[in-house]
Amino acid sequence: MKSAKIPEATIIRLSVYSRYLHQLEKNGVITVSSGQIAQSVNGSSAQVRKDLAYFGEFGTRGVGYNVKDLNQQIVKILGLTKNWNAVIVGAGNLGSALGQYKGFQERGFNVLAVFDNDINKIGLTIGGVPIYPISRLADYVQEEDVQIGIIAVPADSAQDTVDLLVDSGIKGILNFAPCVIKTPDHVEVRNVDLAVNLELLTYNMALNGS
Amino acid sequence: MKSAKIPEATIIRLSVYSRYLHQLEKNGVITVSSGQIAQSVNGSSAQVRKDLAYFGEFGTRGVGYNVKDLNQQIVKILGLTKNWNAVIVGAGNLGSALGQYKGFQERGFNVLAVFDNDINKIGLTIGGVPIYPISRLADYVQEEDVQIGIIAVPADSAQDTVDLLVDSGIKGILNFAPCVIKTPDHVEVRNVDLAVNLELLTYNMALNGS
DNA sequence: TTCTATATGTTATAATTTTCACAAGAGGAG
DNA sequence: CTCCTCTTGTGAAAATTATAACATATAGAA
Repeated sequence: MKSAKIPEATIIRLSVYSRYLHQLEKNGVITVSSGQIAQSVNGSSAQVRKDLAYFGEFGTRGVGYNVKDLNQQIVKILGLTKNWNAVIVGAGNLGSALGQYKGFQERGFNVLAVFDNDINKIGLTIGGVPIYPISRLADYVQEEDVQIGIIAVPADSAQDTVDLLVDSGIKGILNFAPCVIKTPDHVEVRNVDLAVNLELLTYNMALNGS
Repeated sequence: MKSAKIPEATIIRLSVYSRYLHQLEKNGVITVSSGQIAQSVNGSSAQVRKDLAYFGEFGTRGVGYNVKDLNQQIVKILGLTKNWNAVIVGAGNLGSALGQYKGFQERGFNVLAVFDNDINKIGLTIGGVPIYPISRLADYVQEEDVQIGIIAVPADSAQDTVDLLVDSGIKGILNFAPCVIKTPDHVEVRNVDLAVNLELLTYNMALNGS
């Protein structure tokens, strides 16, 4: 692994490239050029090549990239060759939707369980994923080697949930709660903030004179 | 409105600042410093001041910012003083979760309706929001002055849905489908890609040696 | 073999964004 | 009034990221 610091935007784009390549692969396409990839993701060919160049040389000059090989490389870069175990905390609307979301499984993420403190929900399943009580969370994370916690609880209990996950030895957190959470440096966090996204949208819309 | 080009990252941070200020306001706090804001969002005080400086001078030297005033200013910057009407397309798990999500209403977004093509769902409601057939979408958008469309359909029908919304005169799209969509320049788009977020997380986790 | 067309990898340049450092304004104490 | 402390606003420097341009490698045709 070449260890310069890679822009986050590059990683995001790689993930999108990968999805496109996956689709090409299903359609039996063998070779693709940086220009084609760029077109499919509304980017520039130079940027596609630059993004890939951070990690090595994957193409053949004059020819392009082998779809399957390139996708394998990107999948490896993104850390998707190993299987990731995840749990969702919070079995409300959002937690339920995430529990049933097919996209995670497709990319190699195993959602093993959902945790909630509502007694009425314990024992039920969400799209086949069992709901357990929060009290079992810490033990479960350790026993089942869960690396990723997905926070789908209200903002005011998010930090407590995070602390619980961190103490259990979780390595990464995907936070859907609309708040900033604090974690130690060795725990990676990624925030998905629905309201923020809508507000960024309206800011741009207001600019464009709607 | 001062019209230099503002970084997207700045707008995102403003949105987060706003939420923090809203909370302070509820707690009766009158004044706040850039340092305090920075601490609450894991940023630097210089960045907070710089972000605000794009839009004007909102503070008092030696004192700080008036919580209520500053929040009002940010809300205005983000275009939240006007009321935004939105519809959700897709009444599956994600669409249902979004329909019931309280956070939108709190920030001034009205989710008026959900649209789906499943006959069995038409006429039902999601947290009080009615479900209508897709065939009514175009007329509804025009009649009710809907500016924002939220895409919660599968990837393979996302572009068709987008085209329909664009033709109906929608101004902004929040896309949850895991794909890149194409729109004319006058329509703003914001993608919320769950898989991409997870993959960015695992990339960073792999770096940190999990 | 040589020539042409094509598309990569890379270096140089430009643009953007963040960080730093400090001058300047505000308010309170003496 | 003057001094001292506090915190903003800002201009310059540093760091980061994107764009553009081109030299290099490949495949195929003649």
